Amino acid sequence: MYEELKYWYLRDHKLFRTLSFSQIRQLCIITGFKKASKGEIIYFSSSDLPRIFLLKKGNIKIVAVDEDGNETIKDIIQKGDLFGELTLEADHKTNEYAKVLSDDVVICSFLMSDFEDLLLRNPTLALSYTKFVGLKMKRIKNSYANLISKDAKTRLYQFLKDWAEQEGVKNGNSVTIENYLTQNDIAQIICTSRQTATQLLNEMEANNLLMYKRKEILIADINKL
Amino acid sequence: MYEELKYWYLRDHKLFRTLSFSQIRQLCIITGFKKASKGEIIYFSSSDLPRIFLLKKGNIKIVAVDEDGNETIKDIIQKGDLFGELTLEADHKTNEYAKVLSDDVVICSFLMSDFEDLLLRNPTLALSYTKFVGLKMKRIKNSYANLISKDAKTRLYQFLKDWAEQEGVKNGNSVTIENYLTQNDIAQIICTSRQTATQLLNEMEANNLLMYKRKEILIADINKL
DNA sequence: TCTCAAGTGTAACGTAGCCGACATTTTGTT
DNA sequence: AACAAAATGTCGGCTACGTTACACTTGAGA
Repeated sequence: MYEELKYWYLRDHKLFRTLSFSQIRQLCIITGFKKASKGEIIYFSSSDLPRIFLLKKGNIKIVAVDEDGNETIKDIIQKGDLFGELTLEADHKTNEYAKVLSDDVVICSFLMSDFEDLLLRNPTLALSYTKFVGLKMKRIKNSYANLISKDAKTRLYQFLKDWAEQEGVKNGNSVTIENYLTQNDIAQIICTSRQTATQLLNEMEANNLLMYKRKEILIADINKL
Repeated sequence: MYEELKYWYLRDHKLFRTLSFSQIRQLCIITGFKKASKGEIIYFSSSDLPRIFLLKKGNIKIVAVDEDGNETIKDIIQKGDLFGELTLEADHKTNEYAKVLSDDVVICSFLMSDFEDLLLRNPTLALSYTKFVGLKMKRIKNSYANLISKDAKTRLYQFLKDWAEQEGVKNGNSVTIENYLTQNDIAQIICTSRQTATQLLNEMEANNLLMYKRKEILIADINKL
């Protein structure tokens, strides 16, 4: 891959806007790239050095497996998102992997230690990064708060609203979302059983609130959710 | 309050160990202090400039009130913890207050903007702070993960284990915890009703797993939880 | 010492939503 | 076109837990 392309891959992330060309080059030198396609599973091999990843294209989900073998969706990563050990603290206990949801993805990565060096030499970047992590924390807190105190229906509504806001294409009050999730995925995200999710989605469809299709979701009126 | 005391108040927090005397002095100049006693409610007045707080003594709980007037315990802050807008991002939407749980508390605070300046001039501190926030995020994630996927009993067990680990006084396998929470508080933390919490605690007492008293909790064998 | 509010104990009842057990539809693969 | 695998649809029983309701206990303040 051309150095220049690598440069732009980082450059257009808002976090790195403040960096000079040479600083990004330094990151680029140690950058790894990976392409993968739908269904593929990517392990953050713990044997490898800890890395921070940047999803350039597509969507992936982070799945955690607990001691009983239960799979939980930890996070849905979208184009442009950073993921991995954002806390800058390696953690070998958790057993996590990423699964590709969209047709194909491009992931680039850099070593945590190199990133740390960069932060040390760049206080402004360090500050932005801290705020960035903080923002992520706030989002997590909010979504969990929803999960806990509301019932399944409210959680689904909230999830759809959030999703529509983040990725939906508006057309007046109606919104179209590209659907790369299965009903099972959605169920896991809002922490309910697949059956309940199916039921609720059908109920919404019966009430003309939306149209659920495998490839897209059409919300008739986002304000009615 | 003597300048020197202020200095030590910050100095003995692990986050500030790397700072020089003069750097801490700079923080100290803008530091506010507050003492409060049991039951008192402290508002993070949003009219005021955004601050970061450091709890020097005692315990407090952070309570959020939603639009329906429901109160949720957001966090339990213990001696030595930082709290407030750790994300360095002011947020006026949420309606939160702190309630003092222990007999008396000492809180000191500094302005977020001053702290930011300090971070900019201190890359090492910025990095530690980022890791600190990251750690907090990880803890939150874990506790929420527990809340969601496990039943009330497991949640209570986990909560007691965590609490014992953080604050308990070990004596062989038995642990004594100073109990500054009511059963209602505990119920709110583990997200269940007061009645269910009471029932579970009594059940545990019947099984000789612990002794619940208003002032302390005695866990017979921490490994059996 | 008395009083009252806060904290704790206990029971009956209703229900959201999990789970198992299917049938049906859609998609990708040969 | 044919098949298997994945995704979706539907139902009924079961249960953990919230809710309502009330009695008892404790401790702080008058």
